[in-house]
Order: sequence, then structure tokens, then C-alpha cells
Amino acid sequence: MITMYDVAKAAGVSKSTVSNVFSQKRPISKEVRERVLDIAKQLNYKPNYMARSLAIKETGIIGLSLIGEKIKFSQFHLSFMNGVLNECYKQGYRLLVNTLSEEYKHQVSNVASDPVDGEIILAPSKNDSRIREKEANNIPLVVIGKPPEEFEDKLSYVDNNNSQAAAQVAEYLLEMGHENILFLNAPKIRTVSGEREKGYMEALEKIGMKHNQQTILYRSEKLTSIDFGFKTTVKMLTDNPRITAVVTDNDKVALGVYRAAKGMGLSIPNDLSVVAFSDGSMFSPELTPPLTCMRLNGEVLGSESTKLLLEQIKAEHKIMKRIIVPIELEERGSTARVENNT
Amino acid sequence: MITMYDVAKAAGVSKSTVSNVFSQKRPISKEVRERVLDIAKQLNYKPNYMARSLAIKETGIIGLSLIGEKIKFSQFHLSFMNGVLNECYKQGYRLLVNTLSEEYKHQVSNVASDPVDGEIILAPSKNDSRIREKEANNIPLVVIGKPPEEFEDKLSYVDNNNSQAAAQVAEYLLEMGHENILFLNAPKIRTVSGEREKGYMEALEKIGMKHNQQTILYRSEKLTSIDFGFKTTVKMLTDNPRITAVVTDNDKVALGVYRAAKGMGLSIPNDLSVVAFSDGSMFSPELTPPLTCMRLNGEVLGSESTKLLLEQIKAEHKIMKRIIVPIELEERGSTARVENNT
DNA sequence: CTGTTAGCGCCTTCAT
DNA sequence: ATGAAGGCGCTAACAG
Repeated sequence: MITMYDVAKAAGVSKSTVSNVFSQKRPISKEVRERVLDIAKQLNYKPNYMARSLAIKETGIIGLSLIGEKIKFSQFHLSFMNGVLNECYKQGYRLLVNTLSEEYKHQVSNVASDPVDGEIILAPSKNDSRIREKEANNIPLVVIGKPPEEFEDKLSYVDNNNSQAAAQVAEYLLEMGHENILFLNAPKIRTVSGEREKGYMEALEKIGMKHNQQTILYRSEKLTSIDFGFKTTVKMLTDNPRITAVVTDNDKVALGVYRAAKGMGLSIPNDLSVVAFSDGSMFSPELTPPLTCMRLNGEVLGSESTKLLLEQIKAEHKIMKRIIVPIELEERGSTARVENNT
Repeated sequence: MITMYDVAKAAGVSKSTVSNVFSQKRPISKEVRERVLDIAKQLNYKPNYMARSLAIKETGIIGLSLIGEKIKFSQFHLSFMNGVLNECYKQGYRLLVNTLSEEYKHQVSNVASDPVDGEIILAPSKNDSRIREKEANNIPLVVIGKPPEEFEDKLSYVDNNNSQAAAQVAEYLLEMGHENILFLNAPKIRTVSGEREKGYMEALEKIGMKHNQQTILYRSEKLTSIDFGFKTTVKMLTDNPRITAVVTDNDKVALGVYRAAKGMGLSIPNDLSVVAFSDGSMFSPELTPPLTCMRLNGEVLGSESTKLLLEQIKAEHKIMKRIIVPIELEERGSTARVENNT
């Protein structure tokens, strides 16, 4: 490997001169610079990224920590990453996708700091070791979604108006005459599930409805979204045929609901209305009619959180900001009024 | 920042002992190891990634070099990344998504090596500076798609059977009676466009058809895929109404074709058949009927290329392999026989 | 404007 | 099984 020293020697200058030619941190006479650059090219020299990072204590990389179903990206992740990358690109940062499992991380050999200047954490859980760890090491952090309570006043986050959105869904369905609604919520350990439940219940209580707790179910992380949607719907609709609407955590769960409805001979939206929290970008021939959704905007979440993180990385002192990205109801074909003649 | 030295001092041992506790490169007595680990936890110590990488000359990171439309990921990229990440995950590597523009890279300050052990390069162009550069620096490389000719015998790649697949499309359409076919190919600088053209033309010539060169068009990188599909279709079908089929580079181009057909009052597939090279995962209400496609398998491409790259990184000597992932025709609703009574 | 001297935090010989 | 010393390639602080 060819180093700065080789270039310096060949050009008849000192290492620091070569360093400064590349870093442009101090003025170098034109002739010297050109000579150095010329020799560097001849020798095919490139400054070593790691050595540089070690010296300046910056990596120019931000991390994105995802925990997906079997680490598979969904449409939402895709939009999100597009937002993140776009902003990284503008500001000259790179993105490290972090999907190393907790399990793997606990191997001693791998308990190392991450090569990043900051990190975006998606879908925090109630006792998230990722947050605890980064926070302890003073690594700039932006969380997507509501952080666990103990951290809520300590870090920046970008979130949707989940509570309010859930209330809106409830009001929307109630207004259309639905009284027995099945809510297939996110896994209980995700902070988002609590937010949604809160808004949802408040809306129901506001109109004096004694809502049966039983009809809010939380996905287990052991089940895939599709399975959860399918199995739960079959079971619940069999037990309680008066259910006329289902609200789901995401579009895959909704797909499971569609399949269940089809299997049970129920028509959407005539017999069953479906609404999903989703970025609305999933279309599949199976998803007919098109899914009414509370439309998350993955790309905006991605770009906003990245801006926030980079701002924090560059800032002198710690700053805290919260950004709420509103999600709105997008009515498509999967919801309808309840027929009076039931 | 707390370093190895601090831990060593607190534990009453030497730096190298601490180092070996973490790296497990040489045996350490149980008591010492536990004491060190204990103190490390108390002090919240984590080995520094950059320092470690500098010393051992490994990063544990692989790079993925993408050049998309405005750096936006498509469905294909998504599947591809899922394949890559899955393999990274299994083998304990991390993924760096590299979308820094050429333009940006040319700023002197940024002409630095990448912090990766190897790189996957997507969609090579005929004179790809990315390949040239990595190759010159002896960085393990896997290319997705056919590399430029000068490198074809020098590096590993994973490709689809593009030439053969294009021939199959041609035969398929000819067999259904189509004689005037519009081929909206990939940009000319992408090596894949040549591959496809080759197979396509051979198939046409085989049945003795003098095919008019004019009907193969290449997307300009200045146009978005959708615009290219739309504008070209409108123009070509206006000039030559006898065209009964369109083959497209990807599903977004196909979407443009659908829009054009709709605008011109043509029905798909009755008046116009459409086939796309696509991973078949794009569905949108606009894409009705479902698109017949030569189905790329992004996930397999991703995982195979990653396996190949990691194998190469770990290998003692340079190895070269080629992997061909077949793509097959998936007939859906957008293609039909030509009516005889034309 | 340029050179010299110390590190950055870890790993790696070579000792013991 | 453990220490001590030198080096990975670069930057930074101080000189001039």
C-alpha cells in the first residue's frame, strides 16, 4: 500500500504538505500542489479513510438501525431510505445500513463501537438497548417514532401524529356507522402501539362508547404481518360476526385481512371495511379494492430525520428537536358505510 | 473518550492483555478476562472501530455502488438490497450504501479510499470509472451485469442471461403474430443494452425478418423512465400505427407506455402488447392489466453477488467466477395475439 | 507557505 | 499467560 509518506518523498516535500494538499486545510502554493497531485496520480495514491477518521474522529458516515421482519425491507423502508439517502447525498455523508442482530452483537469480538458519526433508529421499542447504548456513548441520535418514556426528554425525534391519526380513524369509522371494530395494532413492545391505542380509545370514549378492550390486538413479533392479519381476522370474525371494520398496523397485515375476507366469503368494503397505517405504496393484484389508509410519508420522515441528525452532528452543543410529520387519511376503495339493514 | 489504556490501568494489566480479551487471539486466564470485561463494562468501554480497522486493515464493511434515477431506489433495488443484507447479516458484515455522485467525488477533499473491504457495482456502464478505480487499487469487486469488455476477463460478475432472454421475448412476440415491435432499451452506455440488442436481433434474423433498426431506441439518462416510455410511445405509434407491441427496459418505462396507450385510446393488450424486463414487483392501479415480464430476480442477484464478494475478500488469492441468474418469461395480462383481421 | 514532532487507539511482534 | 515497544496512515500543534 502506498502512503502519504511515499508521495511526500517522491515530491520532495513533507508529509504535512501532502496532507494539506488533500485536506485543503491550509494554503499550498500552486506549483507544489500540482506536483503533489501529479505524483499522487502516478503512484495511484488515495488517502486512507480509516487513518484519516482515526485522526480527526469523524467518519462521514451515519448509521441506520433497522429491525424488520427477518430483516426484510418493506415499501415503507424503501421510501424512508430514499429520503435519508437523498439528504446524505446533498451533505456528503454516507449511509451504513445496520442490521446486525442483537444476538450477533453480543459476541465479545463484536462489541465494538460503530463506525458512524450518528445514528437513526427506526421503530424504537419500550426498552430499546440500541438507544441506551448510543446514549451512554454520547453518539448523536435521532429516533423515528416516540422514544421510550425515560428518553423522551433527552433526545431528538421525528414522529407521526400517531395518537391523533388513530383518533381520526376511529372517528371516521364511527361516523360511517361502524360499531364493532377490530384494531390490529403494532407489537406491544413498539412505542407506536401505545400512541395509537391512546388516540383510538379517547375517540371512542368521547362519543360515550364503552369499547370492549378485547378488540385491540397486538401483533406478536413471532408472526409475520400477513399471518397475523389472516389468522386473527378469521378467528375474530368467527367469534364475533358483528365486526364490520378492521384497522391494521401496516399494509401487509391488511393483505392478510383481505385474504381472510376472501376465504370467508366476505366482500370488501360491503361486508368489511379495512383501513391501514401505511405509506400507501403497496399495490398488488390481491389488494383489490385499493386500500384506504392513514398515509405515512416515509420519504419525508427519512429526509427530516437525516437533516436533524446531521445538524446535531455538526452542532457545538447538544440540541433537541421534535418534528411531527402529519399523516392523513387517504380514502380509497376499502371502506364503506355500514348498511342500515343489518 | 475512554480507551484501552484506561481499562488496562484500572484492571492492573497491560494494553495487550485487554486487546486480547476482546480479540480472543490468544488465551487469557479466566480471572483476568472477567476482571477486564467487568471493568470495561463499568467504564462503558468499547473498542474503537476505526483504530481497529486501521491496525488490522479490514473494515468488515462492503460497499454497494448505485446510480439510480436521481438516486432513487426502485423495487428492483429494494429486492436486491434485501438479498445483499441478508447475506451480510449471515456473515457478520455491514453494508455501506454508496451514492456519492461522481461530481462530488471529484472534489479533491473527497478523493479518498472507501472504508470498505470490497464493493458491489450495479449497472456498469461502458467506461465505468468506478470499476477502473477499484480495480487499480486492487479492491475486491463484483459487478452486477456484464462488465465493460476490457474487464470481462479480469473480474467476477453476476449477470442475467440478458441476451438469451431478449431472444426469448422476440420469439414470444413473433409467435403471437407481432411483426412491428418497438424496443425501448436501457441507456446505450449501460452494458446491458448491448446484450439485449444482440439476442433480440439474432432472434429476429433467425426467422428471416429484416428488422428495421429504427425500432430499437435507447433511453437517454436525461429522461426519467416514465417520460421516456410515454413520449417515445406517443411519437412512435403516431409515426407508425402498425406497431403492435412494445418491449421495455423496466416497469417504469412500461408505466409510461400504459399512459401513452391510454392517452391514444389504445387498449392493452388488444391493440398493444407490452412486455417489460422487470422484477415484476411493481403493481399500481395504473398498471392494469398486470404486466407481462421477463422476471428479474433482484434478491437472488443480491445474495449471490454478496456471497461471491465475501468469498473473494476472504480468499488468499484472487479468484474469478461468473454466475448467471436466469430470467424467465412470466406471462400476465399485458400481451395477446395480434388479431388477424388487421 | 512549509517542515517537524507528537499523537489518534488499536494490534503485533518480540520478550519473559 | 502476560508485558513492552513499535507501527498502522493520517492530522495537528508548533515552529520557522
